[in-house]
Amino acid sequence: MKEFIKVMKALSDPARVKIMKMLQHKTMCVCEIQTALDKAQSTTSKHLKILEDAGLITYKKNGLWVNYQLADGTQSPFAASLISHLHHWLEDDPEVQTMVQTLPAIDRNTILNRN
Amino acid sequence: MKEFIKVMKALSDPARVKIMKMLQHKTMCVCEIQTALDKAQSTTSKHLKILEDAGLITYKKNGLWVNYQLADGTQSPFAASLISHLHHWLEDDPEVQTMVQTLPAIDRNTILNRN
DNA sequence: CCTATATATCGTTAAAGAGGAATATATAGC
DNA sequence: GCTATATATTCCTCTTTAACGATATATAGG
Repeated sequence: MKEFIKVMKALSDPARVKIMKMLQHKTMCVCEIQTALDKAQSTTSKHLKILEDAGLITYKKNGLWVNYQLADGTQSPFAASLISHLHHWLEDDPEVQTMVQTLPAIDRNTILNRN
Repeated sequence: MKEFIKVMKALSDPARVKIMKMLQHKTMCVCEIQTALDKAQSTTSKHLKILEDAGLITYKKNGLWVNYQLADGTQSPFAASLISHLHHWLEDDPEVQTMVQTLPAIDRNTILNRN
């Protein structure tokens, strides 16, 4: 039950759902995700931790950068199922579409002097 | 997005998930659900409203009794999918199993003098 | 119409959650 | 080792949520 609740809670916030939808398009570092969300760095980092604890995303460190990506779902059957559904869910959502359109322009190398 | 978040939030509380799992076994009135949950009547009623607003359950009035049952999912594709998955999800969960075992003994006619 | 009863709503309180600024941690390059 | 930088954590504030008791609503039966 606890594991199920954790996954549901993780997907109960619009910012976190947007993170799931953007990672569906590409692997992203924290600063890129932060830019796409338009939230503070600490807020972004906390959302990522909640998604990771739920088994919905994973990360790979590469020097100073931490690259986040969708999890494969092996950590939780609930996470696996929802990751899969999210691929087609909300594709027509205006908020998601607007955010997705900004993705091509978001690149860690062009995000400078923000912190 | 709002509709999706509403469904996820509705399923982010253990009491509400238990309600979904008990309604999978039988249609129940509020006093029966309250007994199975072991929560106050007002608390139970509010949980039911949240699930109903999310399109996860519906009710039919019959005199003083209000009988709740799982929704068919026509109100929301997200609700439909989750209702379907919940039929097999959490079947092995200890909390759910304990609760389900109490269901046969719970009957509106034997629940007396509680209010 | 009056009473009893099943459920819904209201008012309040305590805990959880989201947000940002500030600080800490970790790693790369010198 | 020192500095710079990407990310994580801490601290605090504000909003949301779950819980209950009390009250309101609605309906059945006399």
